[in-house]
Amino acid sequence: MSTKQVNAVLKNKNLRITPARTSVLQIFLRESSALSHADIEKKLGTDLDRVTLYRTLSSFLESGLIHKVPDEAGVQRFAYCNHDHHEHEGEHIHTHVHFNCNACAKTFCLDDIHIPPVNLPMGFTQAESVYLVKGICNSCSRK
Amino acid sequence: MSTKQVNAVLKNKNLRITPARTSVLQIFLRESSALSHADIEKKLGTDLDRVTLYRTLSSFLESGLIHKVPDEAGVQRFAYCNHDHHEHEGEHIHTHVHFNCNACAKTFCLDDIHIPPVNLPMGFTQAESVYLVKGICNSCSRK
DNA sequence: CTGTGTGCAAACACTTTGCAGGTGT
DNA sequence: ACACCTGCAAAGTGTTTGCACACAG
Repeated sequence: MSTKQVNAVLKNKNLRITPARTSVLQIFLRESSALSHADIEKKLGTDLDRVTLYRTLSSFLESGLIHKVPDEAGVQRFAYCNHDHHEHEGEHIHTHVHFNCNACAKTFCLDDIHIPPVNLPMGFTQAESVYLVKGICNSCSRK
Repeated sequence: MSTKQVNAVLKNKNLRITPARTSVLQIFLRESSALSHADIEKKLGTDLDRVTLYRTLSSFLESGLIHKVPDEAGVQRFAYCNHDHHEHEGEHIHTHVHFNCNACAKTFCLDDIHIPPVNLPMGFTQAESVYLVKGICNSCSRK
């Protein structure tokens, strides 16, 4: 995707266009799997300050450009938001299943697969839910 | 549960009986919700060294006495293992849904609610899965 | 011009490691 | 007696904050 198109996405979310944001967003758009802070740092090289990356990710999160991806270990991962979620009182509700590969350790959004509902016990009310599948991804199972 | 009964549980898992382990396990048995490292520290008072608690939790995890509970934020939480899981090549497979309350922030194991299966895309193989529901728990919805 | 983003330094929080001494079996 | 657990100190890792300057709108 061209820089112009990337910047249009930023503008659309009322985010100021800066070199840092342009390059970070470009990485998200290029990548199909969810990225950790460290992943992004690696892809950026040393151009960008650690701290700036933290702040860039925060602003992307706030504006709904990216979303947190669940991870069994404590690692924070993020992925670009395809529009398969709806807004609810300003909160993002993500309804798709995530997949974490035990072989390549990548995490993917299975955008087309919706989380099947469950019946909760009496008195429990559901607001949102996270469904993470671990296993072997299509790319790794071919090897 | 009496100290004797707690120690019997430890012995059953081939863990040495020490004051640290007895008191940590007792906390897990008393508590219905999943506990973070910090939660346990609070309940213990200052009796126990931070590091010892880390190591105690590791040994409990290894022996299958407790299991990791998923959490959207990066906080590690643990809960005592009720026997609703089966072993698979030495790995614990947990099949129940977890619930995280947005009001009291506690996380519970819904031991009776099994994770509904999903159909994965071609080439993806499922090993295990995590299903976390966020919302309001029965105790908080009564208030 | 004004408000926001960036880089640097430092603070902070969480977790792991090494080692000497104490404890369970 | 021996292996393993514990506490302390210190190092390692990940994240946040404060401040001066630079830049986008």
